Amino acid sequence: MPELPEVETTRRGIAPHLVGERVQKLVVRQSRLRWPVPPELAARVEKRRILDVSRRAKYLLLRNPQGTLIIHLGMSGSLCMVERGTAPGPHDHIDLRLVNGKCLRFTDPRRFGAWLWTRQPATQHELLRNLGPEPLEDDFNADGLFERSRGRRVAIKNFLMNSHVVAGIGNIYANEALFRAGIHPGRAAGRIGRQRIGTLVAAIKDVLRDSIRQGGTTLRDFLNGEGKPGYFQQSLLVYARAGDPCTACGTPIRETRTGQRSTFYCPRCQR
DNA sequence: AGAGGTACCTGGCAGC
DNA sequence: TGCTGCCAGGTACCTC
Repeated sequence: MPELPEVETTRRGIAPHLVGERVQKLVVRQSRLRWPVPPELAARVEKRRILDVSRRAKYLLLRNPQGTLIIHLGMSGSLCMVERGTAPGPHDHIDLRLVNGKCLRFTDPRRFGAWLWTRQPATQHELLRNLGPEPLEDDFNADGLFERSRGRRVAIKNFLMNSHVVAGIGNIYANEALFRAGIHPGRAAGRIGRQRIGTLVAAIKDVLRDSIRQGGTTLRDFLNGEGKPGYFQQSLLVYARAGDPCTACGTPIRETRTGQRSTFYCPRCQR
């Protein structure tokens, strides 16, 4: 489900309800997620105050004085604030109950998500340690991506979706950024010139910022921390638009698939 | 080392 | 109506 804009939207939705609040109880109804929820997690978070809610790549980080709760939404996960006592549905796997009566509820039908614990700083955790730069930060730039891509024969779209190259870009925004930059998704990463890499970096930053501004993309089931959908899906220019006319030239948008992922592009505008 | 495929899991939907 | 097969926003891990 969620890529960086959806995770950031979630963070902004839940943070005001969590920061400074004390956890009363962690209720785990289903511990079999991507990795088993650590049995000691409850003892690590209960009775402690949440100091801040941050994000690295698609990981949400809830820090307390002892360490950090790392949450990943996987493909179908979402977080929502509910009132205590709200009856859980079949996929509401975890509740983080606060002393103030509110409750952070984790829903994840496919169970690809994760709830993990680490002693701070979280960036040292093995899942986060080797991630590429944050795409909206200054250390993600044309020079860096140009250097990193030299000699790489992998398709630029797959290259962008590699979290060790740049963090947080999934299938939707890889497609959208490449369209905005006029680059064919199958082009070898190492065969794109410096100038076009610069255009691509700017397109990535633009599309992510635009999406965050609209609360992310809701295709099927993404809801923000308040249970509301995003609106960026109406701004998608190629994703899920196979056969529809290109917004720039009218050529039908083409769909191909590599591995299990769909790729959408305009055969005329993207070279 | 790099590239490509597989696995994890469930729900929704098209097609028969 | 009901079954089957395929599709989905992620990513670690496996093999070649």
